[in-house]
Amino acid sequence: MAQQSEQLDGIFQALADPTRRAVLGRLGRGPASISDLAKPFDMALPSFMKHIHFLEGSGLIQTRKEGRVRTCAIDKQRFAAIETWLSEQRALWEGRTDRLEQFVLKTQDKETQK
Amino acid sequence: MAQQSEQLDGIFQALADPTRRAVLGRLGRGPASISDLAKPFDMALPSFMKHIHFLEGSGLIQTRKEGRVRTCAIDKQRFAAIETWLSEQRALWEGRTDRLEQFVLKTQDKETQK
DNA sequence: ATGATACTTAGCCTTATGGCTCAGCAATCA
DNA sequence: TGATTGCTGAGCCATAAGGCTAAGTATCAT
Repeated sequence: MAQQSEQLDGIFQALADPTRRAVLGRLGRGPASISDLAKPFDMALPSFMKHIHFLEGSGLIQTRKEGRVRTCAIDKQRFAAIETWLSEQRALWEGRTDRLEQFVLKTQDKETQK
Repeated sequence: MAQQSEQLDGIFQALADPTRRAVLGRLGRGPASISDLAKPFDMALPSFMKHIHFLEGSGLIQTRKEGRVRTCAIDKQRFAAIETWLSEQRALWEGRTDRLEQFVLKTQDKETQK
């Protein structure tokens, strides 16, 4: 449970950056090398590498070096953790009145007063 | 598109913190005041407030002040953005060989050499 | 054997994050 | 009216994030 939470920390943090999401988008179409992945981004390679390391640390991708080329690929299993969390969250909503809070928030026309 | 990306930045960043995920878990069971929400956490109120503001900024919750009490509630719609992104990501995987990358990564027993 | 390629390491810089305290301020309660 | 409750604002602090450059190492090609 606790370790699951830390895992989610890393996963969501990894997803919170547009560069990293774009990398995942590219890897969704198949494995690629670091330099191939880096090409679309106007960023120094070491900066880009930090994103790769972050993604690998979160478990969302795996990498493997062969010769001088490091190949990256998505680890689909890790995405299941996101789905699980979302399901748990949604499970809470269901079987609940569900009219109340929309009412609570909408009646006073968005007047989020100080 | 671009603004969607920034929206996702905020949403995922908001989810990347255990306190904030716990707050969402609590709010999943229904609206609550700031001080009720803060009770379980061993944290000064202003610190806790930052999390609430972050959540509100991301759109995952909405708040409304009545008298001296501010009530918070989940905005379920925002969660759809996460599902959408996940679906898009999964759409990329599907209709693809799908054996290749697992092979690429698993053959060399995890020897992620330097 | 040289040179180019593909990372990798180290370190610097700026901004953001997540915690704190101390001091308000407005709404209720006694 | 005075005290308590429930936030709110300002500002400090330490660490992490995300960018950079410069220099290094290991392959691979010639």
